Amino acid sequence: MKVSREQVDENRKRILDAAAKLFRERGFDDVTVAEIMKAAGLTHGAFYGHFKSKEELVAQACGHALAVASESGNYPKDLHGFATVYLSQAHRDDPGSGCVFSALGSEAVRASKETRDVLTDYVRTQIENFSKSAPGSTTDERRQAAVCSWAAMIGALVLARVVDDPVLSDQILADARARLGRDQVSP
Amino acid sequence: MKVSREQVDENRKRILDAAAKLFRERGFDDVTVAEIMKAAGLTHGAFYGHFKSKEELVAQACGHALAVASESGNYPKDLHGFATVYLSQAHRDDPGSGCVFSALGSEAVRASKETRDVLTDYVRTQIENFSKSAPGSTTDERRQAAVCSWAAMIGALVLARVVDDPVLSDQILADARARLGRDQVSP
DNA sequence: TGTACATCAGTGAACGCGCGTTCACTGATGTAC
DNA sequence: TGTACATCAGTGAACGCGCGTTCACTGATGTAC
Repeated sequence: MKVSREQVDENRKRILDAAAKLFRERGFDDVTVAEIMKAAGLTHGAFYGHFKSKEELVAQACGHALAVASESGNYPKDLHGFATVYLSQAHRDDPGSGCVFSALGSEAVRASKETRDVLTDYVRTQIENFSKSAPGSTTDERRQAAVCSWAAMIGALVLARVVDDPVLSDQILADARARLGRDQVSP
Repeated sequence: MKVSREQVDENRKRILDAAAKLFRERGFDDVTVAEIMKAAGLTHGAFYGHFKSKEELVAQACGHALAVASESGNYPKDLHGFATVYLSQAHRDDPGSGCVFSALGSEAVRASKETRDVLTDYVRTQIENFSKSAPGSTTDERRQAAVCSWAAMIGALVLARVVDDPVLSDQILADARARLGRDQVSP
């Protein structure tokens, strides 16, 4: 049955929310269209009224996840504060509402142009943002520090999640926080 | 038809070689058993004489890829030398024979216990190795530096591969090399 | 404002395809004498 | 060393399942009067 225009917009948002969460939790391929629609409170047939294909949803869900994260205010803007939140056990244990790059990075490499475009724009913005609070006396030095710090966060979270041993996983996070977070010793 | 024992061993090795390469290039899910067997010069039916399931192959192919990389001698043992090779354009453009963590990290998080066990052992070994050449006056400081540097390499390679714009991608690699590689300015 | 009807978002059965996996068969290998 | 036969790695057709996608239908919405 037909639904109101406001309901259409809300349904679309719920599909994107569900997709963004499920994709980050389980990867693009393992999550089915039917599963996403069910999580959004709809049936799978309604999907193609909102999106051209699953591939299009992937691109839009990534954009949605990045936008929500930016607007949430959950992360401090400065590099050290950001790192402290990013490298927390809470973030490691909840990929569904966390960083897209650590949750989906190696899969996104092979995603559509549209998906990679969305991610590329975000990478550019994020490097610029981090460069503002990164250490260094020249623009180049600050950008290098920003890239390295952000890359280290992403890599450390991937390692902490892959690793099977909780002690080692915790240690990886703690080691990364010691150098990148607020509780750091040397810059 | 039956083949000689040496041929069986060689066939198994060829399956592992093909799987290790294809998985890193295209991910665990996108690569089919039939495709791997074809790349190994066999038909898909022979697969289950060598492995119990595709999942078992995933674990063994990861172990194989890591073992081949360790034995190859392509990477210097010290952190700065390693980083210079790791963060090269050649590595970025050839995931099939490159680092398992940057190519498959975010998928491996959801892989079987066997796969994660294999990767966990490697993570432990690699952190120990890098700690030897990492800067710092205490064991903890050296380990923290090792974890951060390795994580930064993995994250930077993922970002460089995800990014759609070749100029930005090259810049990410160069920025990471500037801080982590042999051509570095400050430690 | 109230009524009649065209619109169209959502439903759920159905489709076709490709995947992982199985299995009867083949024929070269390797062993027993 | 040579021969006869049991073994078993590989072949390729077939299976069943689940996926992305389609489509005829439904019925609430929103518009025209």
